[in-house]
Amino acid sequence: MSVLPFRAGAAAVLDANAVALRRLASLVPLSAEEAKGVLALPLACRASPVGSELCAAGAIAPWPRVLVQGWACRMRMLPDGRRQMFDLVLPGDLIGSLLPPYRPAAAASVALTPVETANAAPLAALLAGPGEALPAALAALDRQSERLLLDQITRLGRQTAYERTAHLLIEIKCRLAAVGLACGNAFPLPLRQDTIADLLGLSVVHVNRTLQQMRRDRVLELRGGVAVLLQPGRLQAEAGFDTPQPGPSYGAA
Amino acid sequence: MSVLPFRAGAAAVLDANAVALRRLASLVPLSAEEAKGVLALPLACRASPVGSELCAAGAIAPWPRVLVQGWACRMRMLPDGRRQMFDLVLPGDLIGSLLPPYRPAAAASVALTPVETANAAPLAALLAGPGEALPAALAALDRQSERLLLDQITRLGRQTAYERTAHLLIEIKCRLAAVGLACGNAFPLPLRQDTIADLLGLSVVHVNRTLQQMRRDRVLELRGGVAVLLQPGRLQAEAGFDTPQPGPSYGAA
DNA sequence: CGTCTTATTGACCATCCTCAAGCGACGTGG
DNA sequence: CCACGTCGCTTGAGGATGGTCAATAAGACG
Repeated sequence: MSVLPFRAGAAAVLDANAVALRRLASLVPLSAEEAKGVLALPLACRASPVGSELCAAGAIAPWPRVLVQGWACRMRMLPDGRRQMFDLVLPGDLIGSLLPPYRPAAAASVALTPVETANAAPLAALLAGPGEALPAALAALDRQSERLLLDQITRLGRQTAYERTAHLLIEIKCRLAAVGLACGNAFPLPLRQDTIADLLGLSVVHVNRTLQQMRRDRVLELRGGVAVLLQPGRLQAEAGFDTPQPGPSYGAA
Repeated sequence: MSVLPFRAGAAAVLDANAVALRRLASLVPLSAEEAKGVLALPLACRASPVGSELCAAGAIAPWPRVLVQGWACRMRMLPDGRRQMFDLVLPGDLIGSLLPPYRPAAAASVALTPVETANAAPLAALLAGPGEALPAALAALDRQSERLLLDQITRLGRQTAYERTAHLLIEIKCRLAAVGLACGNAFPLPLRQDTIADLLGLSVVHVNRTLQQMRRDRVLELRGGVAVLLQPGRLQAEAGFDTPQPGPSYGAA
């Protein structure tokens, strides 16, 4: 449990079809037919360096793309230089909606590591084919991305630094596990501390101190771009990580 | 400018068709044909009291609804009783998506005042008719609601209490103005301070102090459920309220 | 080895929270 | 008609969380 099962830079490598398939199948079970269809798609990959803008805010992408490798995020700059990240884009996630109407992007998508993206248009074509699991998976994808935004709001609005950090780490673990990029409780975490700060609405210094505290608490091991959650249950409890509760009565005057 | 142009409880009353039409037309100009279609829809209204849950988290609404009168919000409770509100639902806004797939609600929708909602299914039927402005308006509605979530994240993550409050007030003014419920810089604000606190991720006490500060700064008048922005330009500048900027290079290792 | 970037730490300070009490408006029952 | 309770707003005092500034360590890389 304390041996890091990844070597930095030696992360698993999946091709575009495998990533897309895993992502979709993690939401809705696909028929063998549909799975084969996804694996047969001609997905053309393109590499982009760290820091490149995969999609500008307000831009309408010519076609939808899937992130195949590397990490990205959606973010916004404030006029005075403050930065806020809205969510992470992990392998298997879409950049832009798969189907028309193609809406202008509400935020810029930026590569946090070197990334590879594939044109997802062939996947859209597959939706017209037989089987209903694929459309359902697409709908679930949309739904999950909204849920992640709401989770982010909850973190920023009502959680302490420690809780926010724990919640984010668990979220990342779960999302990576869904596409087979986590190994038990260990997973790659190629983020700088200042990036985590911009995600969590904290300062770099405080992120650093929070991570130190987690190490002292023996709930987290973090070295060389690889994170290991040592006591996932405890961390999950502290993060209040669970499904949203139905809201009780709540009024105003 | 300092005379309150509303009397509390005497807010403008619009019927369901007028609200729906104004909301849609505020996003995309509708043809006379389409406008007439919207006004002719048979929209059945239903009243719900303060605090009632218009839509439970995880529930799939049997049909889509439009908020016709009153205010609501989407919110979540944390296991320990902390509360976070995600966004406001104002007259003309949808509760649930208009078109299939009907996804389970990502958060509970709760009435903040007595509300009236109308079954929006007839509106969906209208989409199949002639004219293309209506579908475009619906897409814009979706897009705007995502933008509001991102604005909320930015407020919570990177703005001070004063900035958050200013930003929220301006957002509300703009949204109400779009459906004709604001009068210049004056608009109804039927929210308790603890509700504003749960929206902005602050404590009630601090919301109170922030509002006091705004009054002292002569940028806000707030009495009897009516708000007046006295220096909208100044407030807007302080809130950093503007369209998202394209994000510059941003990396990680 | 020198340089650049990223992580870490200390010291000090600001923002915001919590607790607690007081106030004013309103509605209710004696 | 007035005492009383309730609800929402307001204010003070003290404290905790997290921010800023600045210096140092630790890697990564040519």
